[in-house]
Amino acid sequence: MSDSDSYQRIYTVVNMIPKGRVATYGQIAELSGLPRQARLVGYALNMLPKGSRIPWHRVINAQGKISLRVEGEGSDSRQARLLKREKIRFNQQGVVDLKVFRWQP
DNA sequence: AAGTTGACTATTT
DNA sequence: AAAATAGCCAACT
Repeated sequence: MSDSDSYQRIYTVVNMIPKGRVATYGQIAELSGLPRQARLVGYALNMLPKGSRIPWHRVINAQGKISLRVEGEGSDSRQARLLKREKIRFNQQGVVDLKVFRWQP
């Protein structure tokens, strides 16, 4: 298999995340057959085109926080808005409760 | 071609 | 609890 197949698998797995749920990079990596390669997942999402239908916003880090740096505002990011739209709740620290919202296949 | 960087995570200070 | 360390690998310089 070629290297780009791994990326394709990552996209497929991300696409499977149900609405209202989130997954961590490590989780996606493992489900994609790439254990221990969470960074590649982030990297794959980073190269994603703007109009992509991949729900990249449902992927967050293992701490339940958003990995992208703030886009200019001090208290909100694009991803946070999208997640709120999906009924995902943040706690006071801006952290998602993974025990509740983590996607469990 | 070799070194740096980054949408990560688990472990150790 | 927060910060540093180590492991991982593709893209970029």
